[in-house]
Amino acid sequence: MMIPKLHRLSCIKELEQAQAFIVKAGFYNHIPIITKLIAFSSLSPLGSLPHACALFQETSMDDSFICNTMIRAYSNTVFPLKALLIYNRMQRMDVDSDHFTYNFVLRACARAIKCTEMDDQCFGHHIISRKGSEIHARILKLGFDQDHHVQNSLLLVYSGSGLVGFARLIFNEMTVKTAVSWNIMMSAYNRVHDYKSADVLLESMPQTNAVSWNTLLARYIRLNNLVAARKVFEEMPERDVVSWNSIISGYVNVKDYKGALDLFHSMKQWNIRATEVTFISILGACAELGALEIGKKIHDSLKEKHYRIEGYLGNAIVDMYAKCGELGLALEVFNEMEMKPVSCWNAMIMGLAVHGHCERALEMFDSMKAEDGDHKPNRITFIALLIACSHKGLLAEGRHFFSLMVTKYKIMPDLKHYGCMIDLLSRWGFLEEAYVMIKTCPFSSCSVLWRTLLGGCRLHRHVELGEESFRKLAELEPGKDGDYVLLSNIYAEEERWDDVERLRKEMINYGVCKKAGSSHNSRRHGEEEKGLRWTLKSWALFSKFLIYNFQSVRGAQPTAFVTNCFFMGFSCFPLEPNTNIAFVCQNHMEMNPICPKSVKLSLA
DNA sequence: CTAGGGTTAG
Repeated sequence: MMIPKLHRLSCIKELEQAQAFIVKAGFYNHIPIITKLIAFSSLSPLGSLPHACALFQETSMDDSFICNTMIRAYSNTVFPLKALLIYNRMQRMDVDSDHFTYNFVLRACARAIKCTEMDDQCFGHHIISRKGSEIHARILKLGFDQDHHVQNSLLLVYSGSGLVGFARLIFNEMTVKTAVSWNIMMSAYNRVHDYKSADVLLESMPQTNAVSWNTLLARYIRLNNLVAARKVFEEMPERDVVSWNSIISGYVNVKDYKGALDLFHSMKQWNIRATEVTFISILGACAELGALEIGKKIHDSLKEKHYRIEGYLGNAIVDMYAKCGELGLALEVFNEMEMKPVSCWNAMIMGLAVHGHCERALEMFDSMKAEDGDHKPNRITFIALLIACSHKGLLAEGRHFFSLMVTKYKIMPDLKHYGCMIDLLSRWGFLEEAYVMIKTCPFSSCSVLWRTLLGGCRLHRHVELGEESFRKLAELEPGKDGDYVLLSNIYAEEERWDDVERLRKEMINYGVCKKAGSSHNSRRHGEEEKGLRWTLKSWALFSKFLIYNFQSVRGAQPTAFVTNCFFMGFSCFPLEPNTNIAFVCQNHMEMNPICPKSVKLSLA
């Protein structure tokens, strides 16, 4: 019989075969063997953490080496808290801990802090920081504080908590400072924006390596300063995958998705092998561009390489499919994921919501609650749910979710939540209620809310509230072309032509320029429209578009349409040459498949 | 065994 070589497994299937063999041969209680199985399943990108977890639970869970392996595995996932749970169990069960344990558990803390930061949970952030200090105390008690790996991890935790002072104290007292220590210390200063100290450190380092330069690169990327980042990237003495990943994520951050894809291609030419992180960034770019083909190709190649589609990676794929409108494929990947982070549920709910499957989005929320585990809904979950309600006019459900998030989940609604709520109310005709809500909420001076209400007033022909919202907008953020158009539409529908004319004159007097465009184009195609100018062709397209629109909005009042033309016609011509209408028109006319969320013109 | 790069928002 073939004896499987545990150190040379190439996928989870082979692992299962090996495992069957081991059981059959009666070695299932053999600690070194089971350790190898767990190590492979949990640490290899081809393994499966849930599988490791199942194996782990079948042991007596009292072996330090195995516990360490599990902690290490979890410390690098979307569920770093699970590592802390295993650590707590170890303490409870009196399992011996060693310097490895502390190294890994501290790294889990550092990551957990990072995760809570992403989620804006200052509460959780605080608690985990305290857990870090608790572990530190234990380290001192047991005398592991002289181990330089443990010291480095302590630096990580304190730098994550923003306690640079503490980090520096540990750093100063370290007898062995490796390049790792210097780099962590430097990124700690970067994190609290103390760039001077970071630079001093970089200058005085005994030797720099790729990581040092990557740390500097990450600083500029976090500041969205792509020019400086690019300069560092080009001039750094050594470059590795992480440098590439950083610069790619920089392009994604500033929404230059094409730039990111170009870099991804030139990376191949330099013979740099893409990593999971590369794919995550690139999949994000595909999602925003609606570039389904590229995204699918990446997914296929990952499957071919037997990558485990979990955590961040699974999330990115689900989100890519959902944004591209391939909800079936998204669901398929989603269902195959064994450990779903909240973000993944959110991506799925959001995908269903924006593509009109609102009831299914709400059902998803129910199954999210039903599934045992620790995925609690967060602020984004509720944004997604409210969007779903808004699309279908589910008033009662919307109100229910809005109060549920406060009472049950203790999430304070932010501007976005109010935005969704106002959208829901005013879109479905509850204008007075929306008005009261804006007036009484903490964001009553935010123009977006008033603009949403104004849109609702136009839809439901409510002149008084429309005028009131417009007055508010003129006060808060004067000179917005779209606001004039909306109010003028309201007047036009009531055939109040004098008011329309008055508004148009006012607009010209204030020098407000009508910028036609979609709700997405400026964000989505930041670079692309720059080269486009107003040519005869674009005007031709534009007028074709107007006619097309006129014909397609059969139910709408022609008067409103006529006013739009009127507005556009008079105030569009003197626009600067770089306007993006041409691009929008082309997009709309050709129903460009690259654009998943359909481009809506404000005049439609 | 270590640092640097990564997710969701009308």
